Amino acid sequence: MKLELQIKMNPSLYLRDPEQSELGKNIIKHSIQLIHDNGFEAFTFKKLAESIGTTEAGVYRYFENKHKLLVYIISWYWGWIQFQLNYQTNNISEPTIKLKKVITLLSKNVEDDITTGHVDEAQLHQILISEGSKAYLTNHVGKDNKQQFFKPYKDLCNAVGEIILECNPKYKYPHSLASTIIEMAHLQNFFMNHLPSLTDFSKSKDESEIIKYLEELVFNTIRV
Amino acid sequence: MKLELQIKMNPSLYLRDPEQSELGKNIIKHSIQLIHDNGFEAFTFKKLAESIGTTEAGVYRYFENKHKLLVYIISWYWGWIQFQLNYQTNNISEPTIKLKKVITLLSKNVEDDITTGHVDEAQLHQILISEGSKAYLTNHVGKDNKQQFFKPYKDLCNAVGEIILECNPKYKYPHSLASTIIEMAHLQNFFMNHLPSLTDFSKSKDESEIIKYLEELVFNTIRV
DNA sequence: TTCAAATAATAGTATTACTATCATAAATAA
DNA sequence: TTATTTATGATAGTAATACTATTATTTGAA
Repeated sequence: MKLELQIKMNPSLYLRDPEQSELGKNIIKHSIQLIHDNGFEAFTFKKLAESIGTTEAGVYRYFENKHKLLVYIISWYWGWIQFQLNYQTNNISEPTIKLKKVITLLSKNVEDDITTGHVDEAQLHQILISEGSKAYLTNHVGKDNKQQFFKPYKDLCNAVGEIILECNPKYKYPHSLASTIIEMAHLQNFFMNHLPSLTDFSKSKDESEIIKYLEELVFNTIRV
Repeated sequence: MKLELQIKMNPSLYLRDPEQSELGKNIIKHSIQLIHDNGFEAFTFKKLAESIGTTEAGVYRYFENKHKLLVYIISWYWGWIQFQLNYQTNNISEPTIKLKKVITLLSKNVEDDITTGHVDEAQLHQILISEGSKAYLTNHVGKDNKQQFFKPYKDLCNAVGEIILECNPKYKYPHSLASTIIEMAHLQNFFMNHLPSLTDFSKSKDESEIIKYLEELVFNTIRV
């Protein structure tokens, strides 16, 4: 028996569940590939359809528009990260060790996880770095939020906030610090690779430097 | 004699200098208004032209495309912030006071500055919060960077990094911390207003809470 | 075997992101 | 002053994007 990790997705994100058919899985797979290779702006349903070998109309039966598709794959990623977090911090009692695990999990470039057939997590991680914030930096963020599009992200942020409070129950900004860690793990990675003078990691191009920076930032501010 | 603040812009950003004509100034003014009101995605040169009372072709004579126009107004903003920083920290010898001023300058909602006729800085600040990162989160960030499109942002980041080093010459990540401050001043503001559960400021909707959070973060990590 | 659901094939529309052309008005130089 | 450059206005046109609609064909479950 083959174990497959299934991540439960918000049904408002799709018209037809892409997990339930070959075409659907191909849509996810090729979307990740294309967005990774050319960026979200250059990504169109027409190109996607061509890459899969179906028609534009075929894609539109699964997703209303490309923004919802982006939110879908991003939500999937956060769900997957949440699973990794639970898995990796399970049985660890020392909260500071947990928090370090979290920082590493969020900062480190990911390897493809074979338990999820049609999703390449390494590419997805790169997409999150470059396109992640475009999920919510829109004019319709309020509407999207009401439909719970950002729940996986918020859940993760809450989970990280909980760990921060375990480290220091008196710390006043656990959620803001959690969202800072999550966002900066990605943004400092982007800067390191594309605008290195905005960081102090220029030479190494190594995520371990980002991890050190974030650990120092976090543990000094919560004072443990 | 009326004093007018002029910010020197990178000529690669435009085809014709918008500061040199009424139409040009109107393009800047109405762009800020429209992007502020409807977001960058919904912003088109056609709508802009209609709002000004000119034609699409008229706008294209000034800017090659809407991305360059966005980078233009964002660069203008960073230039203006740099001026404000120099002005406000001039004659302050104590670096920690300087750094606090910087955090406040970046976090606080801005008032319109009357010395710049056609630019509404308050709206521009809001644009930076929602659209700022879209200037560089593109597939062509490398090309844009080579053309120095992000120089004002980098200069600011350097200046903030310098102040951080004045506070603690041994601190290892002045640039990363500077870019973290700049980005988080905006992002925590966005979260506070649109995704409040990602922050700890939900009730107040007051930037002074963000300032406190950032000050604690920064001064604990540089240990002064 | 039949019937519903999914998909493929094709067409069509409104909008976007441009480029090109030509006429006219305003500024400037000879 | 006239001649000439330069900016703007008016209009057209194109390729691509972001969809919607229709019909035919295939697949698969009862």
